[in-house]
Amino acid sequence: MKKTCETKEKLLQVGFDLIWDSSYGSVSVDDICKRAGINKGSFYHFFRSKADLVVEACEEYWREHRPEMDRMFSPQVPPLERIQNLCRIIYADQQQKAEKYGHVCGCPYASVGSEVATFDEKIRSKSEELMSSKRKYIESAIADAIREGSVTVKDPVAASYTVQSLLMGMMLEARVQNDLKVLEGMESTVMNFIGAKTVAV
Amino acid sequence: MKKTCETKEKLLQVGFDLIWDSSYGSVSVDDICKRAGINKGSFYHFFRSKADLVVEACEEYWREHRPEMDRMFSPQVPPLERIQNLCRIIYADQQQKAEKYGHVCGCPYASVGSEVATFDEKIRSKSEELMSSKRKYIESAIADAIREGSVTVKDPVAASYTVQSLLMGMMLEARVQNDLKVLEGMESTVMNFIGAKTVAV
DNA sequence: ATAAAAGTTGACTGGTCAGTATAGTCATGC
DNA sequence: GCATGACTATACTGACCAGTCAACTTTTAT
Repeated sequence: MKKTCETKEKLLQVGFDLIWDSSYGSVSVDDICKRAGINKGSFYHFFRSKADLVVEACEEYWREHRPEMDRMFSPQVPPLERIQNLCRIIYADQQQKAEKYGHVCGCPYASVGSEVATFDEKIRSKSEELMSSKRKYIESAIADAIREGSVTVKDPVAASYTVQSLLMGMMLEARVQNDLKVLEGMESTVMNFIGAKTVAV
Repeated sequence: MKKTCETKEKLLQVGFDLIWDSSYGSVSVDDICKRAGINKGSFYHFFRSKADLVVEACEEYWREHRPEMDRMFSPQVPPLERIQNLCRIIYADQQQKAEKYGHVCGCPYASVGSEVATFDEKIRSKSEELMSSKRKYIESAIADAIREGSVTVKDPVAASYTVQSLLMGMMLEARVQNDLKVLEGMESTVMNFIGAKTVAV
């Protein structure tokens, strides 16, 4: 018998990956179990429903990625560099995902959140919450950039919402076009939008 | 017996509406037929598959909305006004949809396109095609704005891609947050992004 | 008038869906 | 050694899925 966490975490990881790669509606609990090499009974031992798995899987994914975000957005790092690094890591992640699955996959929270937004409130609100968590990093970086005068934009909250929409929109377009090229201009587009005065290379 | 077009068009319209409101995966052919008051056999008389209906429904929706876009983006209209009007009509459409269905629904092509992008090539490419059609209006308006000097942006193609991503991203966020407020700043955000010098009111 | 074509009907198929039932296995504590 | 509770295995349920089929009705062309 494997340890509790191994089985559960395998389900979380496999479920998240499969749904990110295709969609919530097209991935069945059986698909997840088969791919994870775990029986259905175990699935329903750990999760009350497919939707519950998705909520937990999103939380788990965020938990794993938060340290990286915290490091990237450390006050130690110049604010504009934080945003540049975010753009670069988004591109690298998308590239890696695309190589692994043969498709550009876009933002997992946004894809599944948008898909089920109008009929699964638990997933919708989790998706909203995590997207908002990401936005706060951008907001604080822009606020710091404003204080050091390296940016022309005035309102960090409004600007962070716009930058977030821009990133989400570009990832959406990249997924629909199945083309990473869409994301190539991301860094300079964002920098240009916030009116970055000095762009470190 | 109803005329051919009535039954088929009813299926196209009902199918498009239902899927826009929820998702491709969560709406069944039976749902569409039941809502349209039409038998399943008739569905498969007109469409070879559910995916085929979606492709045709997107084309039909675009066909219906093209005249409005052509009017809005007429060379008769000052270029910045064209873009303003686009933002306003997007907001009005989203508001109307939200009132009718009780949810913010976002962009139909983007929602369904993103959902099935990685496993239904016909829908993905149609979605890409129609999003690209919309983008061309923006591109030509920005190009005209550049020529009349009412805008600081330099490259109409690049700018149109960014504006499109911004609009798509905002509609995605509005759908996930189920909140029209997200869309309120759309017009000024876009105007600000392209560096509009004179903003007509 | 008639026959072909176009459209309609609803029952049907076989498979898959989310979720359940139940019996069994294992680690641990006493 | 045995009781307990966490975990696993597998068969199962009933609903629903996309899609089929053949009989039927209406329109249209001749």
